[in-house]
Amino acid sequence: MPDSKTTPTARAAGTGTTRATTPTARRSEATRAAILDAARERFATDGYERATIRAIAKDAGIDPSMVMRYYGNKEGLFAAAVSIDLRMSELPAVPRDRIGATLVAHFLTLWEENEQLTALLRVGTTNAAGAERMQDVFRDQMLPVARAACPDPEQVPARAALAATQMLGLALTRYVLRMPPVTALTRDELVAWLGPTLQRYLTAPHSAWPEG
Amino acid sequence: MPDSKTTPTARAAGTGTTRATTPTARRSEATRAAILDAARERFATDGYERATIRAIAKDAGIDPSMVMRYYGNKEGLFAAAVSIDLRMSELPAVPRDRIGATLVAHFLTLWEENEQLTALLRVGTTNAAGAERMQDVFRDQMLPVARAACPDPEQVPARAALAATQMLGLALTRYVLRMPPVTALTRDELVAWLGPTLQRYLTAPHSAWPEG
DNA sequence: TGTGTTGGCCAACAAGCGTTGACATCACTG
DNA sequence: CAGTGATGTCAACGCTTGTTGGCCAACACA
Repeated sequence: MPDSKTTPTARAAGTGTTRATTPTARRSEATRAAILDAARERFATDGYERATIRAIAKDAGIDPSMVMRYYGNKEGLFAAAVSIDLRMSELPAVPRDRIGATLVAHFLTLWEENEQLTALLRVGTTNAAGAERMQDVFRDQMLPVARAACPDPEQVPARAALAATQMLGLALTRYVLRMPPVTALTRDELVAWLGPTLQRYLTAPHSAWPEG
Repeated sequence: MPDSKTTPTARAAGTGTTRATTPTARRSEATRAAILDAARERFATDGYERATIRAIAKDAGIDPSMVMRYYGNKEGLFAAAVSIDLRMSELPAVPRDRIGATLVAHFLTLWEENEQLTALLRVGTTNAAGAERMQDVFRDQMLPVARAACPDPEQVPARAALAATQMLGLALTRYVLRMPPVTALTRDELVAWLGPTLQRYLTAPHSAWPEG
């Protein structure tokens, strides 16, 4: 968004992919993006209630009313700011007995470079819509991975759920609560410890399973 | 607090341990307890920001100003309402190779019969004081257990931290987010699956350990 | 140059929040 | 019976919130 004030229309006019209702190119895309950036950061650090529209607007350097004009209301802003993509397709093809460690490493990278995940986790604990969104992500992006790794299709939801308890627990203690003994663990240590756990949850047989 | 209305003064006068500034016994204990009960429930279901003093007072059937008189302010109310006791001393004496399953079972019982744990977890994700309190509980009540189970004292914090990621992840997905595939798991299934995980985190050697 | 559209700011609204102090009421003591 | 202190209600304060509508400047196009 900086330096774009020199030729705002030209830049927007160059990207003619999305034809808007008006023939004139949009100058507001920079502002919209600035709002989303600020919203993501505020939601990630403060949660839904304490992330005020006024604070987000101040971070973005514009008036609070602009947020309303572009995103309708606070819920619309959150919906627009947080769209989770676990990028499961980018997982390297590994033998089935290494899927656990691969997943842990993948999620660690994901959480560290995308604050939207922290935002959704923080909001999900106090906001009903946020909790539902987390379940959507789980259903649409986590279940398929478990389906590919787990032998028995009937066990897929339970095994994916077990994996979710471990991964979300890591995210909670490390990136939300920031518990010192958890943040002190290195990436390699976490992969080495949690990898076998996910591996077992997803692929190992288990004697206590209801249908044997 | 129930049935105490018959002889309120006599009951309070009997417990002369804390000498109040006034010689008259306290009739207000029932109200104080009602406030704490309502506060615990609201904090557990709504989190810190959305649990308003007005709503808590209405649940308790009294005026909001009473909350202020008895607990000073909202932070004081939360501090008084949420005092976590993991009751680790009630853990049955089991051989060291069964500490994992025992801990999982213990925590499941704890979370299901005490909503203060849910309250603290919800508040901890959006409130700095709540997050600090969680770390206090971890340090004062979780570390000793790990110290008793883990061979090398130097590894205790890291191993306790690993156990915390799994247990808090279970609490988050099951009691806060209430993800259907996690709530669908039975108590026995969870003990059977998560028990070995905690067992390994607390007691098993590991090749990837820094000082091997 | 004139005109309509877009981007942006300003001021204000109603509602809800935590919090406060004045006033009533009751129980008990002297 | 008068008095005192605890218990509780009522009304309001100051503040912040999400949200709205009006106004102005800049631009695109004729």
